[in-house]
Amino acid sequence: MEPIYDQRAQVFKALCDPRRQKILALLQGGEKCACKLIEEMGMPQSSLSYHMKVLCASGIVVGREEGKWIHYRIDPAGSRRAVELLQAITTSSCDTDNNSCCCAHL
Amino acid sequence: MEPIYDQRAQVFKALCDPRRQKILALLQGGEKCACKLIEEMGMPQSSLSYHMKVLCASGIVVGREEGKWIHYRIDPAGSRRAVELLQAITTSSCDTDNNSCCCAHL
DNA sequence: TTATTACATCGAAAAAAATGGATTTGAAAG
DNA sequence: CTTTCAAATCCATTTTTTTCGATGTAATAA
Repeated sequence: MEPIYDQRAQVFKALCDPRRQKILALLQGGEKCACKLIEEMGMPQSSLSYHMKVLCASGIVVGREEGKWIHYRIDPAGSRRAVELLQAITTSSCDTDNNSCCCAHL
Repeated sequence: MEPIYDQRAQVFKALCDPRRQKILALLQGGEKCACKLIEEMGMPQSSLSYHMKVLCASGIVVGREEGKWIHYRIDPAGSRRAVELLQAITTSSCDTDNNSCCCAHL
């Protein structure tokens, strides 16, 4: 498979799991330390670490190191990029109201 | 896990696989019959059928039956719903410029 | 230094997703 | 009716993802 499709898939990989959806919902309330997320998610530390890695790989979440703590938050720029990507890949050429549609001449 | 997170995850499940990304890219060119997708994807019929089921479950793709053929296309309404959902779940309360942020009083 | 704390990584097992041939369904044609 | 064709479903296997205890790493505290 072409790497472009892997890259796109990686962004949405962050969003296709209910646990990561819940983590995102928790982060909507603002920046949270990993230890706080472990507690609120009720999962072992290694499991949360795994999910945070997937979330960060998508660019939607970023971690801020502060001493031995890491504070995670939703990155508005990453969110915007994901939204724009989703728009770009789910807009059919025939949806536009310009004349770029291949069927416009038929 | 709360069912709301499963529902959200299901939408993005359609987008987290490189094969489905490629199918979406093909559908951006306009409606396509399943047999055409099988040919262009180079995968067995049962595999394509599986991926189309995932894509349709997300609401982003819809199938139109015509005799014994099924024509698949990206549904603009489904696309819009997905984009709006993504926006809603990745916007932190602290990103808004109104006073609804919990930190606004600090 | 050693001890402790917070998190990442490892590694094996479990769970879930994907594959693909075989079969079934359902519609159109003969 | 039977045949044919397109697509869904079944099912066993393979692949990928997720889990979680154990271990490693890096920073702080004593």
